[in-house]
Amino acid sequence: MPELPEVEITKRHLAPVLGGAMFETVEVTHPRTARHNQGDPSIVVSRLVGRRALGVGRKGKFLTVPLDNDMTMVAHLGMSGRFVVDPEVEVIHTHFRAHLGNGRSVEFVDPRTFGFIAVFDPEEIETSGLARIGADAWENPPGVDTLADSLRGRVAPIKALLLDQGPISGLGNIYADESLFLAGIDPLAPGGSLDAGDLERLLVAIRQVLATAIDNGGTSLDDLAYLLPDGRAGENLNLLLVYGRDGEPCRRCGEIIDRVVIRARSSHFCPGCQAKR
DNA sequence: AACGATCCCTGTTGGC
DNA sequence: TGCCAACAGGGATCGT
Repeated sequence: MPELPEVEITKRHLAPVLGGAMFETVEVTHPRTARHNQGDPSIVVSRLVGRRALGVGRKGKFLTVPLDNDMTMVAHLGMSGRFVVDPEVEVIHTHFRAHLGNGRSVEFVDPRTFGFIAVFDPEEIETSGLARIGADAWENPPGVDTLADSLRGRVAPIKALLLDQGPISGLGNIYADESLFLAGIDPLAPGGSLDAGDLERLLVAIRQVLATAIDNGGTSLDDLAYLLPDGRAGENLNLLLVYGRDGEPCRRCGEIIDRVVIRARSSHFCPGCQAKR
């Protein structure tokens, strides 16, 4: 599943291809991929053709491509989206295709269509989902005090608040579980119940989990979900300590990894290392 | 405002 | 073996 590390890797692959390049031709072949531009593919196409991309940025799990006017292309990989650069074979579920002035081409493949590609003007971007998320967990992580401020009084489970992208952005189900395990925090603990020591450990854990995942090419759960932009699988799966390991012994203390459902997402944790308080 | 429930979507998996 | 329900989850939206 694409989370911050996978989106960061995607950004690094796209940046040298898109940076400075002009969109010569653009096709959007699935209305759902254009749903944040009124579900109208022609809006995405007309706003991109002839424009030059200035670079590739990322906030949380959103990719941003500022254009040479005041518009910004925003892309989200959702559950199953990935970009393919200079595709050699035709694949199904390709919903976006762009040929660039530099001779390169970029495709967006997304079987489950949870991802999207949009082009926003400055006013639209202010009301988009991108504007509502918190500081990026990798580039611009909050400090302990800032995180404490945003969690104060919150009674929702810390796991749910991490998934909300509000207090901090970029973590999804895998890396939220991994971070809480490394920090020794019960995923069901109310966000407001965490003290400064907890939050310090959590921020350190998040940094370590993300760094490890980026270094290892991200997490490919199977060969159909997330893949590196060159088509290879990421190698972080075997390094996961709790995600998907329910019923197996904890690699740190030997207790059996448990699973609970929080906000309709499975949460994996070690009852020994992440004791309730 | 905060929080939880529901929905979208398709490839894969598990049970019968 | 074959069929089909259940499952996976990021974010938007809606009800409380």
